[in-house]
Amino acid sequence: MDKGISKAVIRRMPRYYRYLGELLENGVERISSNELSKMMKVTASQIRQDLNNFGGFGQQGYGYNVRFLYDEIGRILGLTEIHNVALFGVGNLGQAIANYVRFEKLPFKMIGLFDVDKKKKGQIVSGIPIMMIDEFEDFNKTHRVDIAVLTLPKDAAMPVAQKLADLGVHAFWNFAHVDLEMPKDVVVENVHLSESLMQLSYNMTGR
Amino acid sequence: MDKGISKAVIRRMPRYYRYLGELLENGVERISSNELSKMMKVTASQIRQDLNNFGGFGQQGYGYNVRFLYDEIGRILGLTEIHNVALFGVGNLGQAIANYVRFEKLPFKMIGLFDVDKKKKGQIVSGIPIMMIDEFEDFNKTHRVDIAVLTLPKDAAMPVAQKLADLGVHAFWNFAHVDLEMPKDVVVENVHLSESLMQLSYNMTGR
DNA sequence: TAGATTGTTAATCGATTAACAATC
DNA sequence: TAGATTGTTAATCGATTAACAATC
Repeated sequence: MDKGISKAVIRRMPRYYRYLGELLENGVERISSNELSKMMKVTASQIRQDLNNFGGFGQQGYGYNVRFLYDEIGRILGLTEIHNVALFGVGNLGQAIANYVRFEKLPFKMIGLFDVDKKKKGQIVSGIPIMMIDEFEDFNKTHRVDIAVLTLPKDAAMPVAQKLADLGVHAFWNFAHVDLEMPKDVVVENVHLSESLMQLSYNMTGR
Repeated sequence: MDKGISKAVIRRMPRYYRYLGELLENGVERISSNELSKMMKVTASQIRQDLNNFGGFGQQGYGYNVRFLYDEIGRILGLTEIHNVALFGVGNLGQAIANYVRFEKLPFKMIGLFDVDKKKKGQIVSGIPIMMIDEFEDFNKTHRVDIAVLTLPKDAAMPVAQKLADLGVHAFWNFAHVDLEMPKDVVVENVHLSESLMQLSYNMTGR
C-alpha cells in the first residue's frame, strides 16, 4: 500500500493530519467525510479517495473515528519513529530552523549543527554546540543521521550534499536555491522561499 | 493575458526565472526549449506551453533570447516594482525571514517589524527597530504595506491577519500553521514547514 | 533557401468529482 | 430494520505530452 501514490495526495495528507489533530484537541470523536470537507474546503469525494489509497479507515453509516484516523495518517507519514536531523549552514535561517525543529511537536530530533566558519565553532545554538563540517565524517560514525538540513549558500549546497550522500545520508531538507542532483534512492524535499515569494508577488498583480 | 492561468504553471515560473538568471550570469545569449528542457528535466513541450500562456517570447528557428525572456518572466512575476513588507511575530523564524528578505536580491523591502512582547520593543533586528503590533495602525497611515509576513503562533495568526486585512493589507506570506480565512481579494501564500517535513518523512519510509 | 525551432492543435494521461451499490 | 456514509467505479475535467504546420 505504498508506491504509486501521487504527489498530490501526499501533499494533502499533512493537512488532513493537522485538521484531525485539532478535532482531537477539541474532543471530537467521529467525523464524516462530508463534515470534514466543509471544514477543509475540499470535496468529500477527494477525502475518501485520498484515504482509500492507504486503506479503508472509515465505517459505512458512521464515518471516521478521529483518533484512529489521526494515528493512521501519522503512521503513513512516518511519524511513529524519531528521525535524527543534522543541519548544515548555521546562519540566520539555519538557527531558526534548528529552533523550529526543536520546538515543533513532531518526532524530529536535531542532533548536530555544522558550519564552515571557524568563528562559529563551539557556539551553542538551540542547545547544541556548532561543529565544523569536516568533523561530520567522524560524527557520522557514532550517530545515525536520517535527515540533513541544508541551509547553505547555493554554491555550497551541492558539494556538501554530495559528500553527505557518499557518507550515507539519504534524505535532504533543502533550503538552498538549487536543484540537488542526487541518485534516486536519495529523497530531497525543497523549500524554496524565494519561489514562494515570487508566487505571492505574481498573485498580487492585476488586482 | 492574466487570469485563467493554472497554479501549476505559476509554480513553475520562478524556476524558469532562476535557470534563466543563471544562464544570464554565464553569458548565454540564446536557448532553445529543448536545451532548457534538458537542463531543467522537464519536457520542451511543457516549457513552450507554459510560456505561451503569457505570449510568444521566442522566435522560430532561433529559440529564446535569454535576457529578454528573463526580463519578461520577471515582469510577469511582478518583480519590476518594489514591494514593501512588514513582518509580524519577531521570533527566531521571524528574524531569519527578516534577514532573508533583506539579503535576497529581489525587490522586496522590509519596512517594519512588529511583535506583542514588550521586552522586544525597540530592539534592532536586521537594521529595523521592533514595534508593538498595536502601533501598526499608525504606522500604516504613513507607510504603504504591500505584504504582511506572519511568523506568529497559530492562534495569533488569524486575529492579526483579520486586523491587517481590515486596515487594507491585501497580501500575506503565512508561516503559521493555519489556513487563513480571508476575503477573496486577499492573496495568501502559505509556507507550511511542518507539512514539508512530513512529506519528506513520508518519502523516506519504505526504502 | 534549407534547417531549426517555435507556437499551437490534437492526443494522451492523470487527477478530481459524481454517483451509487455495499454495508455498518 | 432504516438511515447514513463509506468504498469504489464511472464520468468529467484539466494538465501534460506529442506532433506538426508556420515561420524565422
